[in-house]
Amino acid sequence: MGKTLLCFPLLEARKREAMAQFWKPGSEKPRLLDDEEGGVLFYSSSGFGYANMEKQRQKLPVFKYRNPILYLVENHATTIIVGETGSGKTTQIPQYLKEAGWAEGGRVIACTQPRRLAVQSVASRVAEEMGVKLGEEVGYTIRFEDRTNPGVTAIKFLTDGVLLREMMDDPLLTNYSVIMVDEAHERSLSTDMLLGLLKKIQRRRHELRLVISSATIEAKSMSAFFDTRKTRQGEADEHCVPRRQPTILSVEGRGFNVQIQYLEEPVSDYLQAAVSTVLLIHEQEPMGDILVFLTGQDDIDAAVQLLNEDAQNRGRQPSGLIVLPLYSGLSRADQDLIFSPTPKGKRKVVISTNIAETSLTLEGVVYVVDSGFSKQRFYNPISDIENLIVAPISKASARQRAGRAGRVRPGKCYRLYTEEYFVKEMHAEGIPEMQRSNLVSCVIQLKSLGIDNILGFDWLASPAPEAMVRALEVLYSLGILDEDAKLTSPTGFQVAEIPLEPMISKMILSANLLGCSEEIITIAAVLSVQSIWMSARGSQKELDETKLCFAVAEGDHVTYLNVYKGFLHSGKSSQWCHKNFINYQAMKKVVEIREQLHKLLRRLGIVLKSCDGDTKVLRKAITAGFFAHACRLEAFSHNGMYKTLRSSQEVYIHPSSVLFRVNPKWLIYHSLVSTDRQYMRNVIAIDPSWLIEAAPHFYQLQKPNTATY
DNA sequence: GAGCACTGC
Repeated sequence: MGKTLLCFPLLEARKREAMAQFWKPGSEKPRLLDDEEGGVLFYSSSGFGYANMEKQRQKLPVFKYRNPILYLVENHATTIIVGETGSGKTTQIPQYLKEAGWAEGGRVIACTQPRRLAVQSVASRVAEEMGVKLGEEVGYTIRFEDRTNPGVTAIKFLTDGVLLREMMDDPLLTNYSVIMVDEAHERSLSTDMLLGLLKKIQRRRHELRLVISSATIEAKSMSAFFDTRKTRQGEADEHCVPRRQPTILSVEGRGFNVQIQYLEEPVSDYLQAAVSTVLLIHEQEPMGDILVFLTGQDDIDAAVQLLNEDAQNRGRQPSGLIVLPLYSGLSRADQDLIFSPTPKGKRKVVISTNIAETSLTLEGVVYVVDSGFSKQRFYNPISDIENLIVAPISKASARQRAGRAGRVRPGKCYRLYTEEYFVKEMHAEGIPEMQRSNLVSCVIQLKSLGIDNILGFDWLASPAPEAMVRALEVLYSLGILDEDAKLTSPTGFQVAEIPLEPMISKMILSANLLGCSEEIITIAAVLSVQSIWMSARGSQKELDETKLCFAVAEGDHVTYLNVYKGFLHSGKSSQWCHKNFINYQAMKKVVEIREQLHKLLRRLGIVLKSCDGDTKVLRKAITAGFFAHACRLEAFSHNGMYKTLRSSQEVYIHPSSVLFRVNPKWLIYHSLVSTDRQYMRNVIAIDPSWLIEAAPHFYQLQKPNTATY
């Protein structure tokens, strides 16, 4: 790879003037970061261009491009944009591309975002800037909401997950002339899958242009990944545009400078260090809000308490601090407190999880305190268990966190670790989600797109072979894949169509055969949201008592049916939810998912049928999907210890379950939560004979009433 | 008798 190239040594003033003229967002300057061929971005009296030094510059048609991005996109199959926050890349580039004619002839410019909220807000911003009605020329699609007008929409924003789903109907994405993937550096599961598939599509569709937007740190690996010159060598169209070697363009942002402060000595207790740092900032620094990054609810609640105690100890003198916690488990109303303006003379301190790193943006933050840790999910393919572990963040995350201090004016970031640690020990990038997740959903999606050799798939980062093998095993045992690891018909193909965990999808299909699909899709929807109970630490007793009104002896799944019935009966009332310690937002989502499933099943030719309160068939349907999650109460166990049938893992019923302390002999759980113990969340009592009925290939009868693996 | 970083279809 070549060195970083900058603009021609032009007079600074002329350069700035030119930038201002041709680069709409005003203060930002495009700058070519790297190019192996020695191309440079240059300026002439008629505009910016891009040229190859080796060739005669005059012969290149650079002068017709008034914007370097257009030149790059037209002439490269893949353009990688490295843009700082506030550079306008997300909103400007789609508009440039449309102006340049990339959306003509019924073609559409697709722009993906990893999050629904981002899709909505970017789409409405662009529609506003272009002076058009949202949903017409500029539209968006997210789950449960499609605001596009086919034939009219020229720029379409969507989540990367939706684009993946669209590929199931149109594997080459023929509607789109340009696909822009934003925030690719976050390396989410769906982004990684999408990038691998897009590279494959490019091989078939030479006219397709990709624009990948990423943080600087990932640009080189992205570029190397999309560099297809080697694989295409010797082919007849070698001389044709576009070039298969990606180009990288860096766009400077409008963020303010953030001064970084390190600790001189490492600390052992980052919680205490965070609290002291907040107090220090408050004493010594000018006004401006503080954002503190900690790892989870426990840490955050503890820090909030320490800061409030400190304020009380000061006695009469008011501390002037408004301390607010922030994590996704908070109710909507509590989360919204964060956005209330800070009263004059006060200083807001928001103590947050990673949610404030990417998902929520707080205006007015001038100081960031970074603990250097976050909770991360790790998957162990051997035990098939996902764990949440407090782990050090990457340099990329640390930069992202620091950047949150420079949105309104120059800020400061206090890192609760040493500079030496940052430079020498901190990893440049985090581990991609692909390498720390359960892969069943991923495998099934690729299979449905006709990717048979999944281990040989062109990954940006290859997943662990053990995880892949485990996923294939699970899908085989569910009857979703056959011996040749191909999707079975119809089960496999139907499961791939249903946008839920494959085990839940299998449960739904089995319910169809057992005649209880009406009830099962409600259960499926509830299992697909976080938790329908309100997290009420202070009023735990009341919550438990209320829960008893809905609870049934069969277990949590059947209990959820009662909650759902009550919710419908109340007219989907938020007051009813509040009164019953039920999360209103979660219930709304349950209703949406249920509706989506209803529609989808109709498309698959499945008619909903009710079992009219026969919970036995209901539990049999659950068993058909989750037979691998069966466990048995240990004989003579006094503390409610269970062992899983598959691997004799020690597990316990989670205290939030309605079967806690009931301890039926045989159970099926939906998922495990690992802390000091493995807790089973969402459990249901079963009869062991159902296991053999549902999965004779998985369980064999050893002696009466005892199944064994 | 105790605990859930964050997304997404």
